[in-house]
Amino acid sequence: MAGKNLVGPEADALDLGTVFRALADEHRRSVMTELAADRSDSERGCNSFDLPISKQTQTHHFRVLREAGLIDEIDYGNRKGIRLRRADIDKRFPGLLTLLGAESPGGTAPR
Amino acid sequence: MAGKNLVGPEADALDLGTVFRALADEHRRSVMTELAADRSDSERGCNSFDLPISKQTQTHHFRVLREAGLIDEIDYGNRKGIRLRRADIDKRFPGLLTLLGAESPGGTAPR
DNA sequence: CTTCAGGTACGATTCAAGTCGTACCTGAAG
DNA sequence: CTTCAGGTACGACTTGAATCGTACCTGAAG
Repeated sequence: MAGKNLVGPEADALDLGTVFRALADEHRRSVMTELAADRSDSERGCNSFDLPISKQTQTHHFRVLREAGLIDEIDYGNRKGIRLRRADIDKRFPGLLTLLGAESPGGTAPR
Repeated sequence: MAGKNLVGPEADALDLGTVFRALADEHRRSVMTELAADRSDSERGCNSFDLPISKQTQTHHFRVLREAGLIDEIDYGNRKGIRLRRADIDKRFPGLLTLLGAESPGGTAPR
């Protein structure tokens, strides 16, 4: 029940290259955009993001995000929780999360 | 003498995924960091960045940066000029260039 | 003209990353 | 106990990206 928090890098150890590489993928960026949009920063389930990829690949992506220091993964054994590390990101790279909200140019153009 | 400006995307067409992918590479990011640090935004030569890679690879990297909309390349035939598209970047992704200056964590810790 | 340095074009190589198939683990619910 | 859904581990495949070798182009300087 107590769920172990899987380990990620310290806030000061976040690397910009690793972060950019993590955010370069469309799927991972969509996850981060959703997380950044929710100001309450509540814990979410892995499958609450509608990712059009297999669960093995989802596992891979969430691991990349965690190892980049962008999210926390809480392991409950047979299920997993995801939480945005907003404070750490804002401390290390202020403005990054805001940037994720600027996806659409004018506001409507899809591409 | 007049140097043609090689074509890149419009300011509104800058794509965050493309930009992050461009900035994920250490060499390209070092170029962008240098450019962002120079507030005068003067035109620079390609070899003014001390990149430890062959010239063919440099050509490749500068092309990626241009196609991402981050720099302008001015072709003089036998030499090339590089200029940061600061205004367009600031307009489309405000805070991004500032982020590039936050490379070192505390100020000294290398990792 | 020739020479030379800066750049590009094309292809080959190498390596990292995204993806999924198969098998297995974990905890909750019957 | 068994069943089942969520997740992981490992391996294989595939694609894209970084790199460089060779050859060629361009403009300036002799």
